[in-house]
Amino acid sequence: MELTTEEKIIEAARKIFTQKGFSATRTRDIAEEAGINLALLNYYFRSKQNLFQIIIEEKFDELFGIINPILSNREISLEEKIETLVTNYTNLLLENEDLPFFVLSEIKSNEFIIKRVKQNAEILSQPVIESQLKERGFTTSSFNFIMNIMSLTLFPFMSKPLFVSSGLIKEEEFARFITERKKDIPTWVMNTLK
Amino acid sequence: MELTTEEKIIEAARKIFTQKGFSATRTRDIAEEAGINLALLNYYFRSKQNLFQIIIEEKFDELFGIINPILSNREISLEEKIETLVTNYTNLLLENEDLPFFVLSEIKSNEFIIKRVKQNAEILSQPVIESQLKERGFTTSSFNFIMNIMSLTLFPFMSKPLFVSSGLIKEEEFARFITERKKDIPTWVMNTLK
DNA sequence: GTCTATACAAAGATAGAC
DNA sequence: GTCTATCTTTGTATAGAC
Repeated sequence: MELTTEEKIIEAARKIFTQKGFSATRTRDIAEEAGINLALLNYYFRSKQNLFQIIIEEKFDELFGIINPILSNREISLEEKIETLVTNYTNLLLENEDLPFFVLSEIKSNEFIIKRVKQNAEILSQPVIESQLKERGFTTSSFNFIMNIMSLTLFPFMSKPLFVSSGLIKEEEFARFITERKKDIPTWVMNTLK
Repeated sequence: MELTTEEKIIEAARKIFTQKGFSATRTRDIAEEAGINLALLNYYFRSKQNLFQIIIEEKFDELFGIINPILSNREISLEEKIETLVTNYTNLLLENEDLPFFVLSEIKSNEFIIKRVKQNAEILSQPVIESQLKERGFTTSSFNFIMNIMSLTLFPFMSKPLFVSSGLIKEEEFARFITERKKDIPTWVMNTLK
């Protein structure tokens, strides 16, 4: 399977940007990783910023695109929602460990992404969750509900470098550790409801 | 109260580095923020990297210095440990919202910090916690225990920019939201034990 | 100790040949 | 479309006057 030059550049950009973030990434490194001349990068994308926007949009969708279709579906029970979200996220992040850190860090500084979050407002107020919680007699807010799922599921990936370098867990054990948590988190989240 | 030039530079560096991280920070901005000439920065600290090390060490200690004294103290019960950690962290982070993001992001790339984590190994294996869990008949690992406390306490601060720009929560409500969680998290964490 | 001026280096962007 | 060479800008470091 042959990649076009354009695809090779995007591929390389995806890899380096997600590892290092926008500022720490050098276009020269992307060119080298892609095996092309630096000038070509500019020929295809005009600027570092343009290339970056393609990647950050893509990654943003990867990370948050799975939330709303699940949460807003009235056919899915609370339990199933947690279960599905945790499973989907865990599987996704095991293949893309840098994803949450990358997206969350760029949201702080990327004007375009902030605008996009606002416009879509997909994650915005969750009336379905809110009513499902109410029906079950829970007074917990939907925001707390979402926050707890994401905290327990995403944070271990964001703190992995810390815990690996501290020796608390070994690189080889990490996937197994996460897989165990995947089974437990749904119960834990249900227990936060009151 | 008059600050010396050196203190003014550190003060400015602390502010800008923690907001933007190492790569995105320009020494010219630090100089401007400090109200001093760019050359003085180099006079006092020789390089951007040297200045940064001072800040990252300081912030690393701020974020992780409070863990071990609490966890390794056998006189403190599990319940008190969770309670104290959550309270201390919440209070600290309400005053330093960028702290966890800053420290965790630099751990990924900062050779010096990685070495320091290894050497101290303060967060490393927690025999005290391990035995306290065992005594109570819990089979949960100390790593899971620590991970859950930190997830539920730190993640909301790391994801704040996302949720604020999405409109799910307003800037003014955030502190209140966090303060509410502070009361709930200890119970939630106890419920993760089995 | 502090500043001005400037050198030096790195990184992004472009012109022009092929 | 692709490359080489080069320009421009910006960030880092230093020399030397006061």
